[in-house]
Amino acid sequence: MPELPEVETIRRQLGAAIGGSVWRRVTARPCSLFRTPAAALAAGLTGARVTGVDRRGKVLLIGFDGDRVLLAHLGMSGQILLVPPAEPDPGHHHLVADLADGRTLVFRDPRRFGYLRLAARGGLEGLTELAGLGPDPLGADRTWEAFLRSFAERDGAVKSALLDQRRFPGIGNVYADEILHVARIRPGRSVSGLTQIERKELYHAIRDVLHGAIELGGTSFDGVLLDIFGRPGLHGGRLRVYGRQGEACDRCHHALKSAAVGGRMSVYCPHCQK
DNA sequence: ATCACGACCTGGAGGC
DNA sequence: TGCCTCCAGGTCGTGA
Repeated sequence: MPELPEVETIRRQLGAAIGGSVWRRVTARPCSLFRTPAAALAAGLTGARVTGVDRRGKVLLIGFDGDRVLLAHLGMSGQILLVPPAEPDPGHHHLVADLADGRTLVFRDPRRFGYLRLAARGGLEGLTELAGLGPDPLGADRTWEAFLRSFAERDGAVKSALLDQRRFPGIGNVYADEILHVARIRPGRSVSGLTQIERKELYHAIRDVLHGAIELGGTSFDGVLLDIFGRPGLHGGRLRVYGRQGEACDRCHHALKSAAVGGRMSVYCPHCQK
């Protein structure tokens, strides 16, 4: 599930690998992933030159000359891959861009939970995909005071708060559980019931967990989440709780439990998370 | 207005 | 061994 660390990894790689490249030919097969009709997508991207790659939460923004921006959300199974020219489609190659330098960039998403939209740079702020997103959890403006404010906005389970893209854009189910384990807070605890010390733990855990995962290139699950060169992220082996229900907690060695919080599967340690 | 929940989609895991 | 059902995930639309 591409969350902030995975999307950031892809953003950095894309910026270095395809910055300045020209998309000589673009093939887009009509597909529910496309929020811009396939024909318009192909027409709008053909001949375009990449000016930069940005990120808002889990959304990638690939900028082109002519003030065009391609919004790409990877959903839970989306990938953007640089593949050898004339590589046969193993399936789900929804958009294929042949670059002028001979390389080929592929967007694929087997489960089709992601999306692509081509937009004008000037109209970005009006897009529903971006309008509700809060400031980046790793942004310089995410101070302790700003963190407290975003937590005071509304009550509810702390896990649900972390998943709220209006408050913490980019955090998903995997890293929410990881963050709460580091902060020693149970996912079902209400925000209003957190002590000041716990809030401080959470504030630091968000930054530590996300930064740590980015350094390792994100998390791969069953080989599904790959970077643009097809390599898995190295964070998968470092997961503290996600997907480990029944296993021993690394910190206190009690068995990890799973429970639904806000309708989402959550894994936590019932002993050292309070 | 806000919150809860189901739909979307498909590969993989688990059960029979 | 093989088939079938169920589940996970993020977002959005609907209903409460």
